[in-house]
Amino acid sequence: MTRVPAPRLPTVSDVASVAGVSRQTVSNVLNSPDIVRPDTRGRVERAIADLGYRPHASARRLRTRKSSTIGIRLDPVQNGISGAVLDRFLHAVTEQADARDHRILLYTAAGPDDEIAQFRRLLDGADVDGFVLTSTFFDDPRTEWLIDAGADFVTFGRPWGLDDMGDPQHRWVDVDGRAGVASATDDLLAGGATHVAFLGWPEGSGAGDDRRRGWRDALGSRGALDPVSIDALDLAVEDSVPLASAAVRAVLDAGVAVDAVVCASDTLALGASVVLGSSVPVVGYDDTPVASALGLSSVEQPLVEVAGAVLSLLLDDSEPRHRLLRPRTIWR
Amino acid sequence: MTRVPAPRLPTVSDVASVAGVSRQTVSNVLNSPDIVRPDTRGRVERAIADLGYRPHASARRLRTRKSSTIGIRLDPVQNGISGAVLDRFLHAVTEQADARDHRILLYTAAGPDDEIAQFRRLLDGADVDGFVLTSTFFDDPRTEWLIDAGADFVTFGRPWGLDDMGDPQHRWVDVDGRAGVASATDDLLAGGATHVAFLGWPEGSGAGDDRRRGWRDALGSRGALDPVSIDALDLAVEDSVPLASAAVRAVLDAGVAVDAVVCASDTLALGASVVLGSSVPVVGYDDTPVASALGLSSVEQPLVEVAGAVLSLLLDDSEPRHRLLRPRTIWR
DNA sequence: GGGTGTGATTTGATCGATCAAATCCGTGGG
DNA sequence: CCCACGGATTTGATCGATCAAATCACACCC
Repeated sequence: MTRVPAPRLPTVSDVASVAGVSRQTVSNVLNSPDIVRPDTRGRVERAIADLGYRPHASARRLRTRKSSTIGIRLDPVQNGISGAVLDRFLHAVTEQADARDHRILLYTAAGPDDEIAQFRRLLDGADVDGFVLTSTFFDDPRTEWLIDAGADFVTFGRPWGLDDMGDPQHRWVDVDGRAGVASATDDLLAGGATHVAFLGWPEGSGAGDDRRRGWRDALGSRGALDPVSIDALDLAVEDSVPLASAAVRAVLDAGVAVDAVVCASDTLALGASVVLGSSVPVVGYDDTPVASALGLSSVEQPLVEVAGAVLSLLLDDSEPRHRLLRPRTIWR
Repeated sequence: MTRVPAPRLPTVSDVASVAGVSRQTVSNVLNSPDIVRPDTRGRVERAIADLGYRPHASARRLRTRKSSTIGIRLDPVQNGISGAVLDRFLHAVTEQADARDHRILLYTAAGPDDEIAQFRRLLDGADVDGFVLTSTFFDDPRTEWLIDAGADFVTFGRPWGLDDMGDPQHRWVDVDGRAGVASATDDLLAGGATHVAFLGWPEGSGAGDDRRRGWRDALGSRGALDPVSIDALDLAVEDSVPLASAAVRAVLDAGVAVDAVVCASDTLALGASVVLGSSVPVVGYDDTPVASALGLSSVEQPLVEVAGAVLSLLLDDSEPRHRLLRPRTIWR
């Protein structure tokens, strides 16, 4: 096998001369086919196919000032087990971006400031023309910077700061964790459980508080427990298996009856199930491979739909500017 | 806050006129600083800083015919738990690529043929100038295609086909699973265990067979078992928690003594540990978050080093063209 | 002084595409 | 018969950078 000296790839001009038209007509066939007369279009398309022509991405980007590329930050793997969620989301986004003729560019960042520096780099270099942000948090400086810079972006995750929720500048997609946890709790109550505990994170995280609220909603409307008993079933620890185990063990040791446990994450669910065994139902959150491997039920985020919604908001700038999707519980 | 009409970003010419030099000198300061006289360079650098100039990536790529971008396929999440490994690898690659002024572009593919179509798309469009391949397998058609196309690539994973191993056209980095498993087994033997079982995958996967070989090496050289007893301790199932549990249970039921189990993956290790509890040491492979969460020991691949080696082979085209790194066991 | 060489800098052309404006051409109206 | 009109197509300029070749500046030597 000999290495050939890379014959120059065909360009619009090559296609044009083969088809007997001008460069611009070829360009039109590619970008606005409807303004080209059908028979001309046919000839050009045949020439494109014959030559195996492909537009040169960089040349197009230089001229149009668009990169057809979306930046996404690749988070460092967390201590927990739920890292896989971002992974699945990323996969779904990449696949759907592909279908829309867009590319996904990765970057990493040590913190918000570092990430903003990356925004600048990628935007100034015309590497990307928009961002998908994940893991939003209270008063996120990143979104503010992007809005000021006039950059396109969509977040997966609501802005948890107070008044940003309705801001049309800030497009977002999120999953209704509250409704998801409420529905899972409802199902458990309907199945005969009365003492359904919640194992979540300490107050202060938007998503975590939201999920806890869902559990309280369900217990409040369907349950038959007084406020004091409810508070006794409300557990909060950092996202770690041993801490979760310890918290559950402590409650049992205190003599509190527990029929079932709903958790804010699969990590916590794993910790709970280690203590409780298979006699007490445990419901996790995120439906990670671990949950399915161990046969734990879990609330699944519709990541493929989320990805679709994110791209649609980013690229089609459709209305409405926000989308809240419902998760569903996978019972095992 | 008012949206300003995006003032044109500064270009080399802007910098040039501010610094009182020509375009090309600015370009030289950026690309070959050593050929510019120090005082001139100083003036240009100051002008660059003052204007906040950043080279326009697409323009540069168009001219140089290099994209400074590397393509990596994002695998669909597998059934197992080990998906996180690729995730960590990806993170390490992205970070180090950044340090080398390169970007990582993602793509997905349904199978090898589809992936080859993606190669063509990305190369023809000058979107990427090289690939990092993961999950290589026997007689992988992808590497062959890339070599024929004269494209740059490095695989994370040896080519398991016979004669490709030494092919200088095919650069690869891999982790010596055989040595890793052998060393873990050795340590267990040194700790007093004699009946160390291996729980791996059915024969036919390059990496899996390699790991099994490591276990046999160790038992053969340090162990004191006859071939028949060794075979009885050699288990093979697909990568699934329940299958792993079943296999271990079957061996125990058959009355075979087991002091410890070394596994080809954390998924299998999890399955084994569910059956064996904490009395029998179980060693997994990949040191996933699950292993650390559950306190299982595991063989850890040095992914950061792998990423560094991959990029060094791809970008520096250094010698040698292959790199085999040793994993280490994390004991818990 | 003129010639020569070397290092630093400038000039003109080019990468491959699209934009904006000009041209072409067939139709229909006055 | 001429002209205006609108759709289809072509032409010239441009995006922002780098390459290749030309020019400049200056020292050195015979």
